[in-house]
Amino acid sequence: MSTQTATSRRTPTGVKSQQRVKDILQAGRDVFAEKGYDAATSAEIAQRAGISEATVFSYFSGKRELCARVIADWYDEIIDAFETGLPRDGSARQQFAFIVRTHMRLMLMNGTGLCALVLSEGRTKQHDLSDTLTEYQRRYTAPLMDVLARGQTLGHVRTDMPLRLLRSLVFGPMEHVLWDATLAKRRLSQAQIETTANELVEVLWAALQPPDAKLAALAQFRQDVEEASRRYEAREKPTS
Amino acid sequence: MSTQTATSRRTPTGVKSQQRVKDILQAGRDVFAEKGYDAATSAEIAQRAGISEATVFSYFSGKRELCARVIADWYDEIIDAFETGLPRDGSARQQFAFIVRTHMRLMLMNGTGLCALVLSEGRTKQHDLSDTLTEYQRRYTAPLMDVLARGQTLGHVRTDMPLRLLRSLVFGPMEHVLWDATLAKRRLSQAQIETTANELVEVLWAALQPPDAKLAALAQFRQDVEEASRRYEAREKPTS
Amino acid sequence: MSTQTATSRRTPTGVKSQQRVKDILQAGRDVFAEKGYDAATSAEIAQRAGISEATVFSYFSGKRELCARVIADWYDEIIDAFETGLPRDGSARQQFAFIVRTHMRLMLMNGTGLCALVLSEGRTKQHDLSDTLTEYQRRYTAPLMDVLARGQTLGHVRTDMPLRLLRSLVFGPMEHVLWDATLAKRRLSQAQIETTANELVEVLWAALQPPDAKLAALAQFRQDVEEASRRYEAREKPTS
Amino acid sequence: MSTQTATSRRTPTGVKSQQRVKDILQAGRDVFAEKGYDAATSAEIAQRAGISEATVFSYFSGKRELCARVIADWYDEIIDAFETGLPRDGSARQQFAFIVRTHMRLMLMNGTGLCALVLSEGRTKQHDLSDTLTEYQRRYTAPLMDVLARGQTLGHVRTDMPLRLLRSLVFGPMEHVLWDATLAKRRLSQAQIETTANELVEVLWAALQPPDAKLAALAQFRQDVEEASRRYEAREKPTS
DNA sequence: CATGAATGAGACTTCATTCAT
DNA sequence: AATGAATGAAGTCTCATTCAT
Repeated sequence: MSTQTATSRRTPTGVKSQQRVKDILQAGRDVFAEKGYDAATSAEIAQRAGISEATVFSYFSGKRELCARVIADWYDEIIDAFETGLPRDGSARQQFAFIVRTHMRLMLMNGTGLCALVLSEGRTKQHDLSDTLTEYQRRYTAPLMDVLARGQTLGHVRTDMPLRLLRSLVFGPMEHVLWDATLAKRRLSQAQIETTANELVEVLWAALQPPDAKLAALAQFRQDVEEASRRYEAREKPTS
Repeated sequence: MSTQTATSRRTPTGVKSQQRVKDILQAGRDVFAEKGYDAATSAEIAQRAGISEATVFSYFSGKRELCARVIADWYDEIIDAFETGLPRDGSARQQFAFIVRTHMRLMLMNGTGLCALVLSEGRTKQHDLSDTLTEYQRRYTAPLMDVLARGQTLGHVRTDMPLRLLRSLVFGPMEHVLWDATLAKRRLSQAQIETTANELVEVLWAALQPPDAKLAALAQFRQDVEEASRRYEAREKPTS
Repeated sequence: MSTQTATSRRTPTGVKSQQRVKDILQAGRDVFAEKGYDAATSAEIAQRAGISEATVFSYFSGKRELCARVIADWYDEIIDAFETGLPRDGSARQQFAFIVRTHMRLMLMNGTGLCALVLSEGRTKQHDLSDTLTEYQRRYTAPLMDVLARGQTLGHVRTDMPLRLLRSLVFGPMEHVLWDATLAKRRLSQAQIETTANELVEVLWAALQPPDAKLAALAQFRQDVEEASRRYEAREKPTS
Repeated sequence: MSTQTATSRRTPTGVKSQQRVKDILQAGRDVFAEKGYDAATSAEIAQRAGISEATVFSYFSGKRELCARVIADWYDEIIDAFETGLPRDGSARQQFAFIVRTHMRLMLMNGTGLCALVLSEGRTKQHDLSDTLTEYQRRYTAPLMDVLARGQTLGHVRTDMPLRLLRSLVFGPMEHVLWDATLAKRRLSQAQIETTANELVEVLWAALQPPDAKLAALAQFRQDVEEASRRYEAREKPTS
């Protein structure tokens, strides 16, 4: 699932090498998550991977690329989780709920630091790496976009707002909740995550629906009754 | 409104100096916004302010303090805008709308980079500066929290969710929209901002309301009709 | 008594100005003594003198010259104390005792820091200032040298060692004792100083005396007696 | 004998590296000795060692540590010379002479600047490095202190003065002589050193002895003889 | 005169990155 | 293929000193 992007002059390709790459990526993920991009040092990453600094640079052309790969891998995981686990036959709401819950779960799984890394460094910074990541970003939001788009087609999701805004409506609160947790250094328990995820699902799904879903049904009923009432009156007093 | 924190050995205090301070803060705001905290250099800030590096350090005790002041000033602006302009006599919805619109407007005014600065650097890092800024953060979210809290008391805002989550529900999408714009390097026009803000107000306010406002009325009607129906049937087929 | 050395471009010469100079010198003495040459800053000296940094430089052409003047003034004091108080009619030992005691007393008077300044900075450093101070050093050791030289002439002081070495024999222990105190941060009481000074006088004066003044005479006598004794025995018992 | 203290992030430890360490230490020793701690720059030390500044910092965590090591190594040398060469079976005077001679010799070996470095920087300042060096200082004076203490026990050294003062009595003149030479920029020849050392030994040892050991005995003898003489005369010429 | 203000020059230190072994 | 070692480039910060007002 991971994409082999630009590599260094002489990227080893042996069998063990793949393990090396994994080690480095794991170490990189840890350190970047803990310290952020700038504060992370290639020295520490190498040390945690149990190899020399020079070796890191023989597998990755630089700190930046390594970081990009770390983020990309993280995206891969989450994208994979989406594409694998999405209940294709479920209702729109079920799919939506799956996405939100999965998102929250994964975001917090690898420590909130990684989340911050993706959120901050993966965005703001000199988009040397962001270029590569744009596509990931698209694929990462795709499942939600699909659900929303299909929901709109089927009338379950409101169409009076740009899709882009609906996307922000969903991702925004999720990320905000996560940062709240990160900042406060509150370690969310599994249960808390689930609870919050469910609350988010409920409030967000409601917000996504056409402004009058149930309302429309009832309104329809009311309308029907009223019409019936009118027809009756029409027959009752044909001569008036 | 701004807080005079610890300054360097020889902080000039003359009349013209205030202009210098402003210049430096502006330059700092620009550079920090463009590059982020780490990538910003005191050299560039000095250059943009048209002064020597040493002068910067004679007005601010260091890079960190300068950044803290930049962020603090930004908070000051927005907090001031809130506290000054909030329609105290308006309805909860009007106040809510004011907050969202003001927020969006100011966020985008100083270039989207500043927004990113506050969002990223002002939060994540163990930056000692975040200490100073915690209070700002509180004051900055206070107006919204007040509106929400009062709304809950008066029954306009749902009480079945934690306030904290409602806060994320509001700030999350706003920030996400802004980042969307930042990332895409789309410069939002004034009109676009307003439009988006209005859309956000509508969808968010709806999401904040108790799950059944209008719905309740119609549901009542339907219930009445149904009851009438039942009563009729009771009379029609008394023996069954 | 103080010598007007090189001054800045425009050295004020008014009446008040002399007070200014005194203030600055006092402040300089304090700060240099407390921090040592390098750690002392012109800013702090100016602040303690209650004037602006620039003013310091209008009275002294630079940090180095100021320091030289501080040291020179200190020398002036001690030299003055010697030249004024030396008991001209006293015995060599009395004069010697006066010099040692005065030295110790003055060294510790202005805090041990000044002593360290003179001892360290006044010596080692780029002898830009040391040039000026060489003459002071000479005058400062002159009283002792005189006493020693006269002592030698009169036979009270040993002549079998270079004068230079005797000088070191006297000044060395004094300075060492002072540094011991400085290092250990032991604040010597007035009484302790006197006691130590007296001890030094005793041991040093003894060391300065001809190695065998009285001793040689006695030894000669003993030898003579013994020889006489032997001769007598030789005559008494010629057959043995 | 040298202590491996905290080193930088990546301190090379290879075989050749030890030569590098030596080079740097030598360069550091030279520069610190020439300029003193503050005036010495890492740039110059690097240059003299023929390496880049960064390399210096990869072997030593900072200027301070380097200086501490330089001084520590110097102490190691001298302490080692003491502990190795001290004639354990020699008389107190012989041991004393060895200490003085060795001291003088080593002090002047590495240029007198180093001596000044140890004397000035290694002492005065609140340099954190002085912490590490206190123990060295103790070990460095230990041999002399031992000789003095044992001398006191055996009656060869006077007990009417504090040991501390006797220590100053010995070290003081040695250091003073050295500084004299340093200041005057007189390069002492090997022969001069030996001569001066011998002179110091003689005068100091005499000063250390009980004030009247031989003298008292001789004086007593003379007194006895004189009394006998008087008694005789009294009997011989009773009528005169 | 005195000084507020500005700054040039440089110090120490850090790291990503390279290269010979 | 791996790495020990070296370093160029850069960054933050300090301070003695100058100059216009």
